[in-house]
Order: sequence, then structure tokens, then C-alpha cells
Amino acid sequence: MLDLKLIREHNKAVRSALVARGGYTVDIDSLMDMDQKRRKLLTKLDELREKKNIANDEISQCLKEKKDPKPKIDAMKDISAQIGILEPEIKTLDAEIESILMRIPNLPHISVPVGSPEKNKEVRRVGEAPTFDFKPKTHFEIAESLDMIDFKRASKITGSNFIVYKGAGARLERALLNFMLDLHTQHHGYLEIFPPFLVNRASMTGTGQLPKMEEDMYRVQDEDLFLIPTAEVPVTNLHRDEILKEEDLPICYAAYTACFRREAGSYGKDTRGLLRVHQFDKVELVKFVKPEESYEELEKLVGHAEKVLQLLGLPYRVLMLATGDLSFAAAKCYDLEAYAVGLDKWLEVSSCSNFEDFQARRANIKFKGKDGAKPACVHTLNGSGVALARTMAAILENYQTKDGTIVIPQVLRPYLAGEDHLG
RNA sequence: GGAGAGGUGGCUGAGUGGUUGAAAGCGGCGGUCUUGAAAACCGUUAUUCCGAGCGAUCGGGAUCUAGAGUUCAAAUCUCUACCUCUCCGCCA
Repeated sequence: MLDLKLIREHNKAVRSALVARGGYTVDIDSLMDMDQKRRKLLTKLDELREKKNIANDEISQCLKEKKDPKPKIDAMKDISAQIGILEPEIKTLDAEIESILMRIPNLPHISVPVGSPEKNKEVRRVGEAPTFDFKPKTHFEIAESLDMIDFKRASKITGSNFIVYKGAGARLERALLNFMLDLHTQHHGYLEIFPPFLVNRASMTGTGQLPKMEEDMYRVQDEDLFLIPTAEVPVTNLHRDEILKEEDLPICYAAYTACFRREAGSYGKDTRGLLRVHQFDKVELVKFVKPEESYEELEKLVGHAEKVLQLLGLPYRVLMLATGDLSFAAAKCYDLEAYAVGLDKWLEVSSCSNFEDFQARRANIKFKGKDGAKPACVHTLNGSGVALARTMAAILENYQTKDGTIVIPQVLRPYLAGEDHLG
């Protein structure tokens, strides 16, 4: 959520920043009109309430002195009646303003290239694609022939675009998770969190998934709970409605969760294999930081996610997303794409974003120093470190051999009983 | 699932209709004392909105889980939701 004051005071800049994102038409003028009207009414209401408080004191004074409070009570009745008219008017206005604000996306950072996704900027490319003296297979061919993933039975027991990992597939998934969590907690300074996979509406709103993207979420009807699309939601909301101590910042959490996405509207895209599934595993990194450090922290966060790919020996590139490709809440975002040789495609395996104070304002997460200054919103960041399904696809394709087996990347071997290949 | 109890400031905990943003204690912060610390003593101690001012600040409003209601007036009464605890049942 943007700061209403910021919109009020930097009307033009906000407007042009939103235009840069594209696709969002926000009527700033009518928002400002509503805001002005609200403040006018609020001043009036506060004056009435002041009168009411005075009248109330007078009544209790009368009662104490055993005088007749009747005339005072009548006066107060009158004031209360006026308040009764104004209050709902303001409440309605408040709700309207809130609802508009909740649907305005974050403003892109100055360094973000302006334009549609073609303007995404490749920041760096790391590692070399493997070369083979045979035609490399796709991960779904490999997974099928090694019986690592059961696509058919997954759709039987649940539905299409769900997967069942089996045998070596399941072991590899587990090894990857443990490797990533160990890396971030033991070497990058993150505290491990294992949150619930279902959250309430307030949490989904706090991080920005609601109200705009409700149709993309799995919802538990009876309880009004949502299956998390990413660990970002429960982990960021851990500190919802809290005032953190400045000396505790930055707070860095790493969490494994399954992630659930309906992928509504993306039918027909990437339907084969592991690229777009409704449930996948992910290790997520979440940070709460001081505003002046958030961009420095973003670079570190990207580095931590990259380290995973480097250690796994996967070639990858880092993209800085253009304004038109930014997610709703992000001010700046880097995508990490691992190269998968079988598909000959770059697969997005991580998205590292700085949300600045956008989520913190929605979720009411502040910090306060010892100097007695007013609490201010923290900056929140998160990044995948990294998403599993696509990473597994890249590993299967890049580490395949002519005889159909998979060489296990060095760093994973301790997690797979020291074995050096699968299949 | 059944029965009951309860949700007050960072914490413990008073407060059952009218100067209660809220006693007291603890904790925190500042100070006196001390070589330093502890103890003792003194002071201070939430968040948020509107308005005025360049600003330190000042004036006012709101907030006792949330929402609705009763009333001239609600932390206090009623209802609903959420959450917590206890007992019973069920259960990985």
C-alpha cells in the first residue's frame, strides 16, 4: 500500500511512476477528492466529539453536585445525533479510500528499466551450458524413464499439473531442500522457520496477494483460509502488527514450504513436466531491514540465491525486471533463470524483490530505535532460494548422461548417501 | 465434536455505566548517589489520525481483541466473530 500522504504531496511523480508500470489505471484525482472530503468531515467530527466530551464532563459534574442534569443531557443528545450522521459517512469514505489504495501497485525504483517485459535487463550470466555428444532429453522424458516422477497417477489422485515424486525423484527433492536450508542457515545467516501452509485473509492481504489476486489462490471455503502461494506470506506476516527493535534488524528468515498456485489463466502454457505445477516446494528467504539498507540487502539476497545455483553447477542468468514485469508489491526485482539444456530454455527459479515499505505499511510492520523517534515502516524483501521443481528439471537435463543416468552434483552427494549418480 | 472460563498498555494485574489512556507492580529509558556496578531514591514510559507551525512543539480526536447494538454517555451492559485456556470425547 502506498502512503496516502506521499500521493497527496507528490501527486505527479506517483502518477507517472504508475503509468510506467503499465496496465494500471488509477484515478488519482478522484482519490484526492475523496481524501480532501474525508479530512474536512473528520475535522468536523472531531470538533463534535470534543463538544460531546465536554458535555459529558458537565453532566457528571451536575450529578456530583446533585443538580439537575436534564438540560445538559438534552444538549448531549443533540450532539450525539449529529455525530451519528457524520460517523457512517466518514466510515464509508474511509473504506472506499482504503479499497482504492489496496489496489494500487508499488512504485518502481528509479533504477528499474521502464517498459514491457522485453525491456528486462540481463545483468549477468554465470556458468556454461553443458555439451553432449548425443541429443539431450527433456526432464520429463528422463524422469519418466528413471521412474522418478509419476505424472499419470498424480492426475488420478489429485488432478492435472500435480506431480508425484517417486524413489530417486523423491530423494533428490529432499536432498535439494536440505542442501538449500543448510546453506542459508549455516552460511548466510538466516534463521530457519517452518510455518503453516494455510494462512488467513489478513495475512494474504498483508503481503499483497489479496484483494487483487484472489482467483489465483486456493481457498479453504469453510474456514476462509488460503493455501500459501509462497512462504513469503506466512513468514512476512510473522511480524504483522508489530513494532520491531531497530537493533534487531536486519531479521533474516529462511523457510521451506510447499507452494500452491492455481495458475488460473495460464492453461496451455508449459503444460508438460515440472515447469508449471500447482504444488511445488520452495525455500524462501525473507528479510526485514532498515529502509536505508534495503537495496544493499537486495543485492546480498540475490547473491544468496545465486550461490545455490553456483554450488549446484547450473548455468544461470540474472535479469533485472522492467517496470511492466514487476509484481504488484515489488519496487525492484531480479529474476534468476537456470538454463535447462534438454528444453533449451531458461527457467525462472528465483525472484528476489525489494518491496520497500509497501508490504510493511499494509501489514503494519514498523521499527523503532532507542532515540525515541517515531516508529517507521521497515522494508521487506524476499527471494526464492530457490524454487525446487524447475531446479530439479534443470539438474535432470544438465546432468544427464548418454546411458540415461543422472550424475549427482557434488554438493548433493552428502544428502544422498554419498552416491554419485541416480538411475 | 461436547461442556466451561477468559481476552485491559512491553509483561503481571486493578477496574461492572459518567474527569480511566486507564491504579499498582515489574520491565525499559533518563537522572541522583558510586571509582564502576548493584541497591535506594527521583523523573519518565503506547499507538494512531486531524489541525496549526519551517521546526522543537502545541490543540483536539480515536484506540481496553474485532464488528454490531443498548444508552444522553460503554473498558464496563447485549449480540456476533476471532483467539486463548481447562475438562471430556476423537485422533496422526
